[in-house]
Amino acid sequence: MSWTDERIATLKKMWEGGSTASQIADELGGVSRNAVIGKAHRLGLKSRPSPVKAAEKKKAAPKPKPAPKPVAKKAAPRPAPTPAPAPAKPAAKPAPSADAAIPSQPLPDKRPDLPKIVSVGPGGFLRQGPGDQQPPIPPAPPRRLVPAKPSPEIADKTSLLDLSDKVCRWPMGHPGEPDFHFCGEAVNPGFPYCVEHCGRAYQAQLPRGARRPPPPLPFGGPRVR
DNA sequence: CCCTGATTCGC
DNA sequence: GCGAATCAGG
Repeated sequence: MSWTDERIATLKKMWEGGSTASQIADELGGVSRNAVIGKAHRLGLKSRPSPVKAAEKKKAAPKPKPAPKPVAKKAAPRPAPTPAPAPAKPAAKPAPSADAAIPSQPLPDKRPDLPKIVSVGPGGFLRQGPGDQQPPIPPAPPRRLVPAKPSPEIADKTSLLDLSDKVCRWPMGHPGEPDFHFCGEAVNPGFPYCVEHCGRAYQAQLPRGARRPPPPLPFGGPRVR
C-alpha cells in the first residue's frame, strides 16, 4: 500500500479529528498502526493527547517572564481582553439561619467535552439505509474549516473534506485516483445521496432471472482486505 | 494483559 | 520515505 493523496487526506482528517492510530489504520486498511503513526509524524502531525507523553514532567523550564512583547504599544491600554475569572467564592455566604439549609445539588460537573467521533466509512462516505439513519450522525463534527485546498485540479470537485449531510456522497471515480471526488449534488432529503444516486443505491429486489446488469457499487466493489 | 502514541533504525 | 520493533505510560 502506498500513501496516496486520498489516504493521506483521510489520515490527516481522522488524526486531527481525534481518532486513534489504530482506528485510522483499520479504516485505511493495508497499513499497521505503526505505519499510521510513522506517517503522521512524517507529515508533521503530532502529539495530541498521547497517554505516554501526558506524563511529561516539567523539568528546569524556567519561564517566569513570558513577556516578549515586541509591539510597543502606545497609550492604548487594552480593556482587559481576558477577564472572566471563575467566580471564586463570594467571601461570605450568608447561611440562612441554622435550619432550612437547602442542600445545593453537588452537580457532578459533567462536561460534554467528549472527543470528536470521526466515523468515516470505507472510502470516506457514510453508509446508511433509508430506514435507519437518523440521530447518530447529526453531531456534525464542529470541524473547523481551514484553508486546506491543496489540489487546484479538484478545486471545484467535492472532496472528502467537503462532505456534509447536505451533499450527495456518491463517490465518483476511485479512491487513489487524482480526480477522485464525490457527487456533491444536493441530497435527496433523508438520504445520503442525491436523487439520481439514490436510484442507484436503493434498487428494488427483482425476481430471480429478471436481474439487470450489475449495478455499479461505490468504488467498484467492496474492499478486499 | 490490554490499550495508547513516540522513537528508533534497517530497509 | 516506509514501517516493524521497540519503548514507555495508562
